[in-house]
Amino acid sequence: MIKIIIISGPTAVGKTNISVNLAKKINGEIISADSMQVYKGMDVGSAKVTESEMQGVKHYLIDVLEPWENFDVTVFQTMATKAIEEIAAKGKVPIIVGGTAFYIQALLYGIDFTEENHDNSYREMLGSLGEDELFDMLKEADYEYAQSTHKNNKKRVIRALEYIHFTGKKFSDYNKEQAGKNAIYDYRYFVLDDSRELVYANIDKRVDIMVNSGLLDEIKALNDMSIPLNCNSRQGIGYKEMYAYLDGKCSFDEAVDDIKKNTRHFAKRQLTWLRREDDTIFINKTEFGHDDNKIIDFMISKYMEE
RNA sequence: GCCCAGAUAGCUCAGUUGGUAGAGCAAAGGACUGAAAAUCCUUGUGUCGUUGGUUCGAUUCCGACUCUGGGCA
Repeated sequence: MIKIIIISGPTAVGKTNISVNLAKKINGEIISADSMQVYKGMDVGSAKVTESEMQGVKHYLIDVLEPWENFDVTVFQTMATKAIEEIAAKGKVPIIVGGTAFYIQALLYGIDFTEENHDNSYREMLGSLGEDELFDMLKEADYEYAQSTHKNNKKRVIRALEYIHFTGKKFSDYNKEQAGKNAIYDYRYFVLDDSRELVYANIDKRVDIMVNSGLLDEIKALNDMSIPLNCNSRQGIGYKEMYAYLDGKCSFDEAVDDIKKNTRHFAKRQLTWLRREDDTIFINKTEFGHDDNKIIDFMISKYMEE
């Protein structure tokens, strides 16, 4: 079983510096688990690792897609799996780094997404229906799943109906099947965290830096590409708010405040997810005196164990 | 100095025909298995500016004071 390291945590907690320096010390290479940093031309807003920050450490899944191309868990899973094998074959340590915990979970447990063929027309048809109607359909088709999800969560309801439509199986059964899987890698799953006030302060600071580093110019360039409205790249925080500003829906200052607010909400959701993940090793930076070297040494000691 | 308006949750404000109060936002917690930086659910918080008076009872009515806006000098 391939041994890997995972480093996650809320946005702006400081994953980049630690991961690069860890990679240098243990001869590792980094695979980004980030739904926005895959896109070319989205550098400032996604707080993408810069060439100099990489310090020569090879990074996978950064700058590999155009903003109008589709990226989702399945694409991530395929690409990341391949990257892990490639790195391991070189005798190096694969280090998964990123804040998209859903992707990490799919990769780590080898969640099976392959049993249906993609056909967006059914999903689009469902999208035109109302919540009540969709929920009634779901109760009819899979009562158990309907019990565990909320009527207003339209995306989840549609996904369940889509699955049932293409496979003829219940979504709740599929979920149970996947949830019972064991990890397919030998892993050390580190979650970087810090006091909430510090994480939020870092977010505010980082957004101000983005604004001063040409965020608006980056958005304008993307805007000129006329990326279709339904592309995933358009829903990134920092981008959707700026698109709203360019459309005259709010002032520039309001857009910036929205970016900060939405990023804070996002960080909170990331933590909610990571807290319930199995076998994670939480590292509170305050407890380590914000000393990255101490944290890296701790990670290495955990990695070497047994 | 005078006149007017306001002072209620962290913020913006609503409200109580006198029986100690709520919305939105923020905040906190949670869900999630092919959109995930997406999507969705749940939950607090108050010396109702200070001080007298009327009253069984005042955040609510009356007076004074303080502060904040706006206007007149």
